[in-house]
Amino acid sequence: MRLKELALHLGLSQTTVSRALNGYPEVNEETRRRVLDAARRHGYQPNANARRLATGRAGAIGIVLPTDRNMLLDPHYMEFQAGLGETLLADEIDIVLSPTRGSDEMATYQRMAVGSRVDGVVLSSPLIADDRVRVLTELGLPFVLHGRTESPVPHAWIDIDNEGAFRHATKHLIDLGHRRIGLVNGETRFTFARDREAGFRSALAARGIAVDERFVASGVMSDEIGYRITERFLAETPRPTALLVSSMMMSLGAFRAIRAAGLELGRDVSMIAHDDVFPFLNPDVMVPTMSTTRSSIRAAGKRVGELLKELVEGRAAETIHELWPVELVVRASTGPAPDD
Amino acid sequence: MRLKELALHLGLSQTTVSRALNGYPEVNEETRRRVLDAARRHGYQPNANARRLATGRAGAIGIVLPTDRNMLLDPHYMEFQAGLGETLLADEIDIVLSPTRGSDEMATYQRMAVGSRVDGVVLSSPLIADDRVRVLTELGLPFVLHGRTESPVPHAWIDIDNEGAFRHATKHLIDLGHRRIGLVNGETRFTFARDREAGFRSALAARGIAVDERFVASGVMSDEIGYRITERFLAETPRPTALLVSSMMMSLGAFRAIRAAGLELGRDVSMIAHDDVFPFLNPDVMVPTMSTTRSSIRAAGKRVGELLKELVEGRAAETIHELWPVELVVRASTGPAPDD
DNA sequence: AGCGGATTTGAAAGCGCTTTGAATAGCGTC
DNA sequence: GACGCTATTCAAAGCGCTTTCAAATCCGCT
Repeated sequence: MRLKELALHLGLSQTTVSRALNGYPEVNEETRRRVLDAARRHGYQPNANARRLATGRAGAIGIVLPTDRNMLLDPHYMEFQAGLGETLLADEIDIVLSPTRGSDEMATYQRMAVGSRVDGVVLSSPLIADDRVRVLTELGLPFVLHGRTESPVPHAWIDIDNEGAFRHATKHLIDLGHRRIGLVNGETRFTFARDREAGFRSALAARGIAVDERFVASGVMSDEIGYRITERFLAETPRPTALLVSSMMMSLGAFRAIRAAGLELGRDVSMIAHDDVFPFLNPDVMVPTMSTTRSSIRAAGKRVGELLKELVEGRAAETIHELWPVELVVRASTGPAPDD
Repeated sequence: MRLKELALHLGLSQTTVSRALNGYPEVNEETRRRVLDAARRHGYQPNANARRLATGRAGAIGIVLPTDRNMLLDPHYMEFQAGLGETLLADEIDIVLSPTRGSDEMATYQRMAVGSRVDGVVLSSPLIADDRVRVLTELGLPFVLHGRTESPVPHAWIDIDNEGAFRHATKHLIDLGHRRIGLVNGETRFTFARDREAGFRSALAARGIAVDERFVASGVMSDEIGYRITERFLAETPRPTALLVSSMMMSLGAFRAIRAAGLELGRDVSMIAHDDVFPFLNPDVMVPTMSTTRSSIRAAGKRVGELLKELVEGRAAETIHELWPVELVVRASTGPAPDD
């Protein structure tokens, strides 16, 4: 059923029907009711592409998915997408995915922008120096950065307070008597990892504790790397009595390494992991339950969707800066430092 | 830059330019070269929506993402998407994501179909009785099912041989002397879980071993559930000496439970897990390395993309049935059954 | 009765591309 | 020199919607 047929059927012009359907005020209420009713009865659904062409808006936002940058292929994306959808779906805005091999990434943005396939894009997992901000700004394609990067160009971003989170977590461990604390971090080219390390160091410095560089390591946030780094930490003498871990996935590996070393989590070694809140990785049901710095990545996705919508509708990018606090949830994986 | 301007610039008609760009044969080679050249120099990119409207094809395929059906939010989707992109991107076909709350799922398909937002969709994680096949067929929206379901309606599908995989794995354990084998399965409403259980049972039956129903369990494929089920299995007397596990994520939990019970993986308890090949969960680097039934979900995504393209271009759905064999990779988590 | 203003409705012109049907040019034949 | 082909090119008509601009209708008042 096309708009034309529907109009004919109702004995109205396309104009009026279109207006009635799109909620314009200059339509008689009685008429609008008839139109909406007929539309529903006939299962009328406007042709998305015709509308897009006519309005000049794509009614879609894009996500570029780097299929080779390992780190990005993890579950974070999925949760984020789910959150994004919560906002956008209500407005019939599509999410367009563009899986891309690393080097083509910029070309993909270009294609999206110029071909007006999307009205805006989401940028995830920014590097400390991330060129995408500049490129997208030049392309004139609106975007919201999920995370932060160093760029002279004003742009919209929303991030969690990674530094504060790890500062608090470290402080908490110090308060429990820990002095040798290890950091099992994500790759340091990402801003979030750098910020977490900064929080970690500043908490130690505030208490006058020197950082033992043997206990600072980073890598892909996988079970495997978590295992390897922790294994190495624990082989040192004296070993760290507490660990800060950048992801739940890594914490699983860290936990295995702790057990493999014959140690007990929460007694011999304490651990606080960052939790992005995945439905399949629940710190509350782990044994022992895991202390975490928590911030829902799905909630972030939802908010990014909202902001992106406002941005596309004209809100100035430089007015969009949100820094979300991160909650420290103490559970059973942290305890007082053992006696030396 | 619009087509019109480009044409004007070249002193040609839109018709000719369009044809040159789209590779139609009735264009002078010299002309085509000039056109392509100018297009590149000016960074011409056709307006996707105008083209879609004119051709009547959406140039996009859809994925409906149920944001509440827990199981589906896991990393599987991401890998699958990456694979899908490998095929589709080359043809400038977009992937449209529609995150949806469970009950609206059918409405979402309807919207996609009637509004011609997509030319076809991917159906993932089918239930044993999955109504989507019928609905989509009635809507006339082409689709490829990744997995299988019981439906009288002929349709395109591609699946891995879950039954064969678990039959072989079970057989392998029996050959190693195991007699009490546990099955830690995914939710049984999904076809793949049912098929795996069928393979498990048939292997045992073939050797005249009775299935101990206490050692058959299923649930969401998470670390947590893997832990719980395994914990329960190991509390029985006598306990199982081997486990078949439906996902690597579950196997992490199972492994924790084994250690928690003071047992050693690969000696006291053997384990074979199904591996969908995630970049962040590598059985080769686990300690001990994990025996698996392996089938890359990314490869499947890639193939689904190809098939979907063929389908949209007119290939008959009932000619598309692929059943992929699954490889059994024996590593260190499996060993001979311990003496009772 | 006539007028200004508000309320509703419509005709038609795009949006930027593809595609049909027709026109033009070039060339070998008879 | 006219004819029949083939090779190229083009004008114009859509694709299905939104939106501008104009027209029609209705009311309350003077």
